[in-house]
Amino acid sequence: MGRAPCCDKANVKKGPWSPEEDARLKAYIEQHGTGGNWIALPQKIGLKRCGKSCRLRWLNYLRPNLKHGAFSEEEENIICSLYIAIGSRWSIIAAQLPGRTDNDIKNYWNTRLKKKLFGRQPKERSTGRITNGLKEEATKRDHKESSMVNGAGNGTINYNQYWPQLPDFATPSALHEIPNIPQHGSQSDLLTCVGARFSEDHLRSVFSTLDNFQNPIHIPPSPSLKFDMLTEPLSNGLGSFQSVNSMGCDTSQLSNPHFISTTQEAVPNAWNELQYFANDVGEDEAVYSNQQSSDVLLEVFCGNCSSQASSTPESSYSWNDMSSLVDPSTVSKYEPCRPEIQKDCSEPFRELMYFGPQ
DNA sequence: AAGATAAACAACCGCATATAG
DNA sequence: CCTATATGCGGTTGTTTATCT
Repeated sequence: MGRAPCCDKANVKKGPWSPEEDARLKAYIEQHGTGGNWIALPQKIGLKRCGKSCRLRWLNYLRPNLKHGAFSEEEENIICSLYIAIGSRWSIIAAQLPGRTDNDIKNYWNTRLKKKLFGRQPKERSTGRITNGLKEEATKRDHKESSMVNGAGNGTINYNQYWPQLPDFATPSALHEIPNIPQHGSQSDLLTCVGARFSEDHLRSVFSTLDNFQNPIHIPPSPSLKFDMLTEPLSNGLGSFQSVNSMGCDTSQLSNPHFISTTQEAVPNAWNELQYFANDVGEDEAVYSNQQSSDVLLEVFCGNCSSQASSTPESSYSWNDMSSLVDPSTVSKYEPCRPEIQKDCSEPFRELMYFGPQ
């Protein structure tokens, strides 16, 4: 016997909401609230809608103070940063963007940000490994998209425009020189350790937001994502980065309610992302025009081993750099990272880096 | 101008979790 | 503690709009 349906499907209207339905729902909730029972609400106001549908309509469209329209660059940065850190946990990400809904952010990510972030070209329109005749067309297309997004195009392709710029001196010591960013056990370390690398401006914008979180950033581990989902080489290669504190506190305080566990989510997420692209475009054509995306993947997957492949080796953390930030008892389960495994896990991604813009 | 295709957005569905009885 | 039910979440699908050929 299956689960009882939440409503009588036969007598429930589906599809787009009419202005009348919107008005009725809005007026009722503004006057009476939801009454704590969405299932009963549509009957109370005479709407032939499922309670879940009413709830969704209210949350995503009707409730006050919702922002509609284009996302700002700062919002994009926050979404990217948090997605890298915690994966597709849209409700958590949305909680940090006032006026935005999880559905909004999810759609925005899936339709735009993901493509921008990974610099991916659709297979049938461009292979990404741009050659000769295709190059001009791709240039035109990218120029156009760039213009649409930024409002002005300068005729050149900036493949990294959607990814926060690398700092000129992306070393741990340089990061620590950035004013107003918490130092030891800091958020910059957090984001760096999960593979994010950011410009100083970007770090400031993200951290100012993080520091002003409306809610304490308590992100419980996702039960569906565990290290054992990964292949052994990956899990071993990543074991160094386990858990860090998000608020710049002493990470030994593991009972701190602000504790954040990121890497478990970040790694499978990025891994799935890569698999998705590889499957979609064909492995031999899996091309990242954005080298920093490859860097991020390398760093996410392989931690310090990426330094062997990165063009900016000093930007990667070694385990020693990070050791003060993690829970020793957890980390001990994954150390040491075997050198041969580091090499194995880095190879496929290192290759990807060679196919950037020609 | 019309059809084809892609992009963007809205809504639905099913599962997981929370909670009341 | 157990069960039933409501709620929340994330993935997916459907529809509309924009762009291209």
